[in-house]
Amino acid sequence: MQNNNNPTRIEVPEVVVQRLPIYVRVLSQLLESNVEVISSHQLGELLQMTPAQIRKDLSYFGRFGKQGRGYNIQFLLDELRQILGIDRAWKACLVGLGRLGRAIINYPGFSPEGFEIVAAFDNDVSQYDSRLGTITVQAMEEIARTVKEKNISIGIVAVPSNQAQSVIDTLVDNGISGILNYAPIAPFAPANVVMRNIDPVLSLQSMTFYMKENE
Amino acid sequence: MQNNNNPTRIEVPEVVVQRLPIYVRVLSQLLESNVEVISSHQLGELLQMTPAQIRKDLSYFGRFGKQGRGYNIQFLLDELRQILGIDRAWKACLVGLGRLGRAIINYPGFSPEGFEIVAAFDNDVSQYDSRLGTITVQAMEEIARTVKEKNISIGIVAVPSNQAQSVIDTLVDNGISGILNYAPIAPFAPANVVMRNIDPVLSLQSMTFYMKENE
DNA sequence: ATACTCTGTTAAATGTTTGTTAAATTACCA
DNA sequence: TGGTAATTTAACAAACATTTAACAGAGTAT
Repeated sequence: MQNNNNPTRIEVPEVVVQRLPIYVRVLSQLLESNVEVISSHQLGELLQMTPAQIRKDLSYFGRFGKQGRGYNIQFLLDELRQILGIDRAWKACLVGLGRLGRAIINYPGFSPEGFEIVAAFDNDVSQYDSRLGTITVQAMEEIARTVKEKNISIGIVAVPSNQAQSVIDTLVDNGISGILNYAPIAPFAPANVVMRNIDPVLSLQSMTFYMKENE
Repeated sequence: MQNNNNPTRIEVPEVVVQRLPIYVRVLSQLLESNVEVISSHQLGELLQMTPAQIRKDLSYFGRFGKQGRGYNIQFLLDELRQILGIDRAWKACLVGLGRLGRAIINYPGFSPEGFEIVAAFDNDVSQYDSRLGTITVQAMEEIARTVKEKNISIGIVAVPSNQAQSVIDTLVDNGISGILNYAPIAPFAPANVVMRNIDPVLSLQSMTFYMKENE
């Protein structure tokens, strides 16, 4: 289904987009277990959601299932990966190499999914000669040059809160189009830049709302 | 507004609960900057949301503002903290002390917000004698005893994916009522346990959906 | 006093999930 | 092999939830 360039296309709800990666993950696992076909009912059972929702979500993008049979997992996976744009590799840079930054750069979960950290930046000179795998830590001043040179489209921000917004601004100014922000702030970015926040404290704080009620 | 123990109370939408910690964070910052009063309009500007939504969100819990003036920040903060249950301290334990787990236990952002990690567990014996700040790493087998002994209510899961569900089950069996899961899985827990997932890969994967459209 | 500001609330608009049905596919049995 | 029952999707409709808009009335400032 062509979803671009069509002025009358139906806007896909953001919640739906956020669920697609979850489908991808579960379907991948199923495929590894040599399951070939799955129904929306079975998938719903696995993910604790209604079959209707799964079918509705998928129907925004096309017709992937066969009546009386279900969804071919390999086919659906390929389609979803293409829809999400994760059928290709994405280059990212990391800003901030404190404890958090180093944990991020060593996290083995990104590259198997096609997200490769190809550059790292820090203000602290003592980090510069650190070699983390294949990449070398560079000074912040080199963000502009490196981002363009290496054609990096994603920025991962792991600097202290007080520096985060200015780092984000720099990344945006240099043409980054997606930011994964780990700093506990309410960041600002123009609408054409996609922002995602990783913030365990916010998660805990909304968690306790429900825990207090149970006590 | 008494929101507990009332069978006919209006259910607060989950999205609203998740926004409250964001309000708390911004209001705290404002307070530090010696701002005393703020209007829904100003707050909306800061958070990139409509004033109507802020007023609606707050109105689920009571009447905190003054017409013609706005919200007294200190007062609203106190109220929101109480509503969220973050006006007290919460005890957490960490399971898994690989790179991620060690980054979590060293993260300085939890305790100022009242979340204290008071125990840590790992399978790997070589971790046992590690002293991380004031706490000692214990064997997994001690989860049951320690959780009860120390009256821990939150579990933070940072073990490899293949162990995550069984760790979650253990925590649940021992009366944990909230879980912050860092493993990239679709975890299962009974409805009376609150689950929050931290999963940067899922965030990136829903990010690229919008990035690919821009190219 | 009067004009202005801003909340809380209600109503309307929009967005999301669920239920239902027809049509397609498969499996089974005679 | 042909017919029939059981599955299961896709599409539509209905129910439900959330967001936005509008406005009356309370509070503020001059």
